[in-house]
Amino acid sequence: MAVQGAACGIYDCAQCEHLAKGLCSGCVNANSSLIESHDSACAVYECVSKKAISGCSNCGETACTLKRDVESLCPMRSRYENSRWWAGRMALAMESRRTVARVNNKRQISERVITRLRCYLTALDGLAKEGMSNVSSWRLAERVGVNAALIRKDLSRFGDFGVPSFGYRVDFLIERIRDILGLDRRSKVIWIGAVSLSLQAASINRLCNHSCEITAVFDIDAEQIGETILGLQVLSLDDIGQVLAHADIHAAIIAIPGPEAVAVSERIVSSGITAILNLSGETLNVPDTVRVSNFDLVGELLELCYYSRP
Amino acid sequence: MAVQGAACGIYDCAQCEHLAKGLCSGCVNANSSLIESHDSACAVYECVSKKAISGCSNCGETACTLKRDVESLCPMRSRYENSRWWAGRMALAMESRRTVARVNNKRQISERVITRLRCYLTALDGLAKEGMSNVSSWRLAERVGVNAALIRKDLSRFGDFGVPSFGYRVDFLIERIRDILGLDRRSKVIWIGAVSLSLQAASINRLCNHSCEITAVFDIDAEQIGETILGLQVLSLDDIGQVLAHADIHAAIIAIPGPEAVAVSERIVSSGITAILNLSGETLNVPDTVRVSNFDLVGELLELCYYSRP
DNA sequence: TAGATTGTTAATCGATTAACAATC
DNA sequence: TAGATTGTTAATCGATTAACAATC
Repeated sequence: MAVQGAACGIYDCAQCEHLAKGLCSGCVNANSSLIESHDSACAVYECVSKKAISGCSNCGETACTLKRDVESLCPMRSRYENSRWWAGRMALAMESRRTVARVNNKRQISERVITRLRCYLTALDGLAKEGMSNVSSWRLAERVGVNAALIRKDLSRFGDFGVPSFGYRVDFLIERIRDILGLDRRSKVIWIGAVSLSLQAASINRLCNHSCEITAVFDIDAEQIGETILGLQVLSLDDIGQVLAHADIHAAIIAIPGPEAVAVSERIVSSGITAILNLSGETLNVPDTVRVSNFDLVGELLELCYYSRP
Repeated sequence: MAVQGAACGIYDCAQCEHLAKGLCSGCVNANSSLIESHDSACAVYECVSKKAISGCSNCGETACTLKRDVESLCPMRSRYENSRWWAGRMALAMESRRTVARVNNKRQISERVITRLRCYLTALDGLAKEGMSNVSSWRLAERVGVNAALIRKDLSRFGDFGVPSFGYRVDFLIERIRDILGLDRRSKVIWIGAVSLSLQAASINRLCNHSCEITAVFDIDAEQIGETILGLQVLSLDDIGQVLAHADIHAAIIAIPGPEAVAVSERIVSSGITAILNLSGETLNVPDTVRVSNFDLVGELLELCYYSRP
């Protein structure tokens, strides 16, 4: 730990602007609910969003600098969450991070928009199959189940795809959305969990139509390794570094059940994966730079129970 | 069709306030993009949200009444979507429907809140397993990855579960959330798609801990019927009426791929199912009174491609 | 041309967050 | 008592919708 002996305060990682909490061991009694599970010396790092004990949980950097001015402002037993001071620091840190995200482009398009775009794409594929050559925002809206104005707004963000009084050409719009989602060039993804993949054979076809391809299958179950699923040999997770080194792969599906999924996620992230679809139901612990999309079947079923009450 | 020979206008179903569009065949040329796939006589019903050709797609009622005053207001070639008049009708219809929903209780709690509650529950289960007996909103927030104020707000909606300066008792909070989600009494759900269920054995345990039980398995694949999965004999969908008649079951998981899922959903809804988790990737066509939650694996993968672009 | 439908701005709506008095 | 943390109100933020001039 770099900041040994530092006073009670709140720290920023000099490397990545990740905000961490530092608790002085002198606060043990006063602030017991925050510190009870840790017993290190004077400076215990406690990340707001992640729960790291040492160093910055975001970038792994341990040379975090203590902002000295903190000492005078932060009382020994500060009210972290609600203090104006903390709120200010928090807002500042979030703002700076947001700016970085904005510069790195992308993330400024909200996740909702991306989700809707792929829904439009699915609907348009259907329309094309039915032989429709053009469609109005209103008709597409009806099909997808959203407001027509929202569709026009979503699309106009990326260019003028429509023609007033005529609508949108179906084939052209499909082309453009595929372009936006990056489906214009072949994408490769890896699948972790052999058994679950064998089930999805039916979906894989639809996937291939969109130049998205499952390139490799991994498993942690020794019994599965070596088997062949959908024409792919199941590999050990030990081979992942090798596979990713030789190909342009950044996306993975974690489809193994249980807590092992957490370790698997850490492993694949360190091998270069930047987007994960997590079907394990576990909460993954990955850097902010990695995009995780969660689907928890059990959680969904519990929700279902709520909605099914008579 | 009940309103044969009606003029060009917009109709309400007298039965359920469902709003439908009526197009006069006289508009064919003017409004071709809207009517091209239909060739019926003067009054073609075209539901705003569903795409029904005859009768009210919401309640099946065919005795829809034409509001005669419409004739004078709606020009032969009206601008449906943007006219103030249409907007007014729409708002009115939506409002009346919303009122009904509010009276039937439930839906006033937003879906987001329900989703978060089950996330809190999962986190609390974890805390309980780790031996924590109490937790502050701040600490729980850290674990779930949301704002502490939001947790307090969500929970306070249902009662005063916390104690100032102390936080929340973990076991008590688990109890309360289970109660809110209706997990305090045994819930039964049916699963459609034998093969996919066989995969989920690992998840089913977690499910049982929450008094949610998969009671019956159905399939449309003759080869699967009669097999035994997780101790349940796979039944034909023809038996569904019989099964639902004898038990208090209102929730179903559709886990078969392909367009057959649409017909299946219509069938189970008519047998009394009111909540569906749809894993088929197809867009289901069910009344507003049925709650559908969709998960489309292929769609999620397409999104993943977007986020994985370097 | 007349009418339909777009792209876009302003208005609305709902959800999240900040702040703080009340409370243990 | 002093300090921590709740429940709740007001402020902010973002997403959706309505409206309409521009355009084909």
